[in-house]
Amino acid sequence: MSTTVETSSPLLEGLNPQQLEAVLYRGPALLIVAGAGSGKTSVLTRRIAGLLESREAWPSQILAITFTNKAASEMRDRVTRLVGRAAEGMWISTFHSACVRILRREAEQFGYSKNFTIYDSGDSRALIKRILKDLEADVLGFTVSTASAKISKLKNELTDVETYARQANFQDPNEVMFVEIFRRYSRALSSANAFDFDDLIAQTVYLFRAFPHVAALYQKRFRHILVDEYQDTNHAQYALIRELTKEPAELEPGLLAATEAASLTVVGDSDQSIYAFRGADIRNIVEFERDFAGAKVVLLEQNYRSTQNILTAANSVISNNFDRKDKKLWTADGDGEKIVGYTGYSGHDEAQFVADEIATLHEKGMAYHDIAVFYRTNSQTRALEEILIRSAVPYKIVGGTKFYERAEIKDAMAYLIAVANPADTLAVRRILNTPKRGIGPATETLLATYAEKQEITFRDSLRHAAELGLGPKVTAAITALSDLLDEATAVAARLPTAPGDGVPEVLSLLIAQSGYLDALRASRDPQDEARAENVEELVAVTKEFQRNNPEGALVDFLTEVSLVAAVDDLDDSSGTVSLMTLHTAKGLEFEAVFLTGVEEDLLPHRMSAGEPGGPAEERRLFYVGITRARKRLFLSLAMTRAQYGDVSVAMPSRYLQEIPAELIDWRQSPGMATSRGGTQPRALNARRDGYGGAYSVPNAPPKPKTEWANRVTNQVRDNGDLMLQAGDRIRHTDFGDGRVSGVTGEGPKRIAEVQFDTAGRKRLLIKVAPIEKIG
DNA sequence: ATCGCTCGGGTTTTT
DNA sequence: CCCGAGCGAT
Repeated sequence: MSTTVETSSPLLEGLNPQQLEAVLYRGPALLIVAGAGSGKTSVLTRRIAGLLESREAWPSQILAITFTNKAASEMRDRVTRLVGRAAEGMWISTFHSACVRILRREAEQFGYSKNFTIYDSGDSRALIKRILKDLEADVLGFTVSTASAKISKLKNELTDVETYARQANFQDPNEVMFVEIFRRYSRALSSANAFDFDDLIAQTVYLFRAFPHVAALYQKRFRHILVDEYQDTNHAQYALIRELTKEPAELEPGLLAATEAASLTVVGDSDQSIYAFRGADIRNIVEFERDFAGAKVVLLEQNYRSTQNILTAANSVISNNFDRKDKKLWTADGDGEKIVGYTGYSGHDEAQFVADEIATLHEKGMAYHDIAVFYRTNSQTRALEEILIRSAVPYKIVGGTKFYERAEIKDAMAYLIAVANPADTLAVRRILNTPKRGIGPATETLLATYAEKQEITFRDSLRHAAELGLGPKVTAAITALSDLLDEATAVAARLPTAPGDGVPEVLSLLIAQSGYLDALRASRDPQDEARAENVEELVAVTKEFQRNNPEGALVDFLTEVSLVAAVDDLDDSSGTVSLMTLHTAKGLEFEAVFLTGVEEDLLPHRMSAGEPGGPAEERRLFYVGITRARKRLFLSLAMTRAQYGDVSVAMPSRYLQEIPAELIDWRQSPGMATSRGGTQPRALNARRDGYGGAYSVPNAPPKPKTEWANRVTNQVRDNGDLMLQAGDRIRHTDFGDGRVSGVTGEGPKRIAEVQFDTAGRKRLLIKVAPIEKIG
């Protein structure tokens, strides 16, 4: 064994002994327990590159599964950098994308057609909503969210309706109703030639189990399967991996010797398991060694990302979870700076702290894209956004209300789906009266009933509008829509080869001829202008798609859109701060991280308190957040938090006490902020002088809104084109008086740098800052 | 059929 | 606070 030869390979350069072992080990099963920041992507990509370089595997024999499309393309890029074009032909994708690829190929085997639609959770909910209404299930206490959660959970456990019905307790009216809901939902999906997210995995497993010769195809093809983020796999995903790593059945006796099972490499860290709510089963990783006999386990503990202070904080937090294998991250790179803590009086005050610190970091040379702000719930973005806008900090929300969830985009997509998959009744119904064509619910029901009686699809019932005895206007409207869909179908049928007939052309035809775009443009609702722009943006997206996939057909575009994850549109080269939930942050890293809202009922979230394992999972979420930071970590919270219109008192998170006190430099600690008359926060200095505040007035009537007299308010104004120049004195609602030291930027983006008398130096977006010029 | 109003309910994380 | 459902007016 010549280790010298091996270690001299550029593929193995700079690896520590454990990493080296993880790259070089060969065998049926390998578990890499990779702590946060331990270089697992590097190990994974070099392992793949090694297999290719040594000719142990062809690219087409490798299947690598990642959690997001972004991670997939990153991995592909990195492998390409190591081995060049040999990287082409590998399957590197998410579970969902890989399954869609398989299902489209094999759909005809089991009663679907390859142009099936993928329903996102919004679509599923809409369908379930309709079913609940038809069944009047609300009287039994069913809601869309309870029903869809239960169905999703069952699918993730590979339990289909019939299996479930077999063991259901039919004495219980609730159970009877649920079976009916589940049954109707499943039927609606299959008659619409559609799969929901959970189906994509589950149906692939069913397919493999029902058709061994299909399974054998993939079992033989994939010789090396690698799965990232294994701690977040659910049962269905686990089952899929099991199917793929079985020995292929011998189907043609005597022709070929049986191929042995594919080799499996999984990478994960049970301390970063944060998707139990979605069915992720931590046992998949914990019991890996038992599941795959003879599995090798490699532990990566050395961290190459964060400072020791950050790692020590992370270690001590996570050590409070019992039932875990002890694992301690360490770095050889030194302690680094202390963690900075801040307690605001309100969410806005906290946001102001974030904005100020970002401005300071940026001044010292840190790029905006190296900074991220995390939060537990999406609703926390409101205050952050308001303050960041006012402070002229460029930011981008990663995820949140996504582009593809907007109503106008769903409308436009429904037009495309109606063309690609006419069986998809939900899509056809959605566009039936969008834009308004005078086709109301009565007409819709008539069409649906007709379709049922004639045993044709809803789409085809539109062709028979004339036979329904409707008014001439309505009949003409239905026929026009039907003809338009036919025309678009004809264009789409010429895809992908015909030049000038691409997805953009199909979409443009639909939104123009249907009058959808014109209706938005003609509307007097000012928001419709933005909606029209969004639809045009979608056309731009299709153009981009066609440029990248000249052969791409309509279904390919629809698939791509269905499977984008929140994090996928994170642009590393953008000059903006990234805002995202803690869940979205998994797998990412930043120079500086702001972890906001570290409060009881938020982190841990109050909804998790009841769930078994809830608080432990929330702790892992906190741990994930901490370990995203390379150099600087900021933890912040607020004493009061606005929710649903009113304000409630917030308490510091229990997790804060789990960090050794000496690691945190509290700019304002929870203790300081609660002791009245204690150290005053910067944002509060401005107008405190000679003014005791609400507390010092005996028997004062309760004035909750003014309890913190100088709290940062959430008011935003429009100053129009207020002219300011260096030297001007201004007054700010929150920060008091100050002097303008400079103005930069153009038009609505003009920014004033202001030296406040008491609140320090700040950058303000002139257009929206609550300021006025004073003598 | 459509518009605009009021009322009430729900509030975690997401491929 | 934000939404969708339901209802009455046009």
